[in-house]
Amino acid sequence: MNILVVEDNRDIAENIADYLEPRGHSLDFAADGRLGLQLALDHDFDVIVLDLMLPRMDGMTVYQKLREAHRATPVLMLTARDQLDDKLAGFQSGADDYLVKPFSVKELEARLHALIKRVHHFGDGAVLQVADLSFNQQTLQASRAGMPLELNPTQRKLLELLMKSSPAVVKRDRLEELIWGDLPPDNDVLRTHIYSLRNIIDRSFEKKLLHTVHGVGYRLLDT
Amino acid sequence: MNILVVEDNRDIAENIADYLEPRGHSLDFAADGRLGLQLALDHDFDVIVLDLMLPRMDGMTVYQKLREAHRATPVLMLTARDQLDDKLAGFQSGADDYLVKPFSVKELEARLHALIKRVHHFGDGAVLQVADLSFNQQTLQASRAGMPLELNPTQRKLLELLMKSSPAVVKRDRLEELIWGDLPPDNDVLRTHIYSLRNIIDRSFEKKLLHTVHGVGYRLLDT
DNA sequence: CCCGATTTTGACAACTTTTTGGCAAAGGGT
DNA sequence: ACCCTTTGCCAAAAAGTTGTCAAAATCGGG
Repeated sequence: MNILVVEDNRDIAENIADYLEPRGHSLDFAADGRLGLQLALDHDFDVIVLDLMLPRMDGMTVYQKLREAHRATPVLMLTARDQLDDKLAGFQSGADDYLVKPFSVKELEARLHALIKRVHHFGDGAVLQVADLSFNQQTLQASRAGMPLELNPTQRKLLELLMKSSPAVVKRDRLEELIWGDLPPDNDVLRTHIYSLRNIIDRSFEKKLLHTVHGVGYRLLDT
Repeated sequence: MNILVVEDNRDIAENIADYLEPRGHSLDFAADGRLGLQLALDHDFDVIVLDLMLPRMDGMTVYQKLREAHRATPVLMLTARDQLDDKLAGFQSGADDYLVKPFSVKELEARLHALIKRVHHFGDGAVLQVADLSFNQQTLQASRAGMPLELNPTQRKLLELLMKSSPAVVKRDRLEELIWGDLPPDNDVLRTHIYSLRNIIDRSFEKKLLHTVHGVGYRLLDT
């Protein structure tokens, strides 16, 4: 799975890498909070391992900003025993977890699995809604104003991410990563896909939902 | 719904009662593990809330004994942050879930609902039904519109999962894992099995039930 | 070890999805 | 207002998936 590790202590980071990478996980690292937040926002990790005490921006702030940006990526917070209580106050949200240093990497992995599983089970039972557009993540059926819409896999992925992120703008890079992983095609195919998605969800409706933010990306919202 | 709460801390138990009882649920309490197991075995609760640390028999043991007795009652385990670890290792299986203390009763209720819903969906509720197609999990007999259908083991497994999941889409990987574990064959045999299953359940009927979701998997439903 | 049942292989056609490429239009900085 | 970049648009080509079926391999019970 895809893991982001935000940790300034090189030893700990290496320790994690040494255990997790051979086990088939793909890791990214950030040595300070600012960079960590950046990466978390630009990519879609399965889970984020976040140290509480970090240079440039502390873990709790990173966490809050991530949530303010409507990102539901599950977070495993790392803390020292003596900074436990108050710091973690705002952290009671359902899906996340924390781990007290020092910890065993084996335990870390177990927790990560549990976290991801939880999100899987509980996170996407839902139906996404934006204005009169809805998307059922179980049946993969989309509809607008009651009319069912036919989507192909690419259109589905795009719509899903746009709806999850709404009303935030989703950068083009992020959409490209969503569809092609980290080797995007050299010409700008995304445009064609957005075009076709638009035809499906907006063409026959007065009110347009999918808007372009020039030079940045796209966003889905009413108005 | 019928809930058994196994919890030695009187405050927590009361807290749960105060929230859940006015909301129409019927609760039973056990203040230690031994009694909890007893009650769990003697009655049919919809769900069991089980503290991990208990007098007379710890929660994990209660859980295991319950399963040894072939009881499938879903369990929501309560744990303190610092006893999360491997304790929960054997517990990550299937239907159950856990909640970390302290928790909000509101979240507790949400989890309980989700748990029950899942079990309902997936439990061995004797006879599965989708439109006029039915499958008896006891006798392994399938029939459509009263006509009995002959299935071989593979077809049976596929049909069962598809029916349990209906109307959700079941991804190909999931079906492959169902039949071959985690070493799927290199060529696409699944296609052939679906083809043959289709011949059995849909061939001689006007209304087709088994639909392909291109690039994703299959789904079983009316319309 | 043989037989019938089950599962896999392989090949082709039918069908869907994705990419390509190019021109027109719109956006935005100066 | 100008120029350069980004975006909308579309149809045709390319790539990928799925349906189909018969024949071959494998399995399992007698």
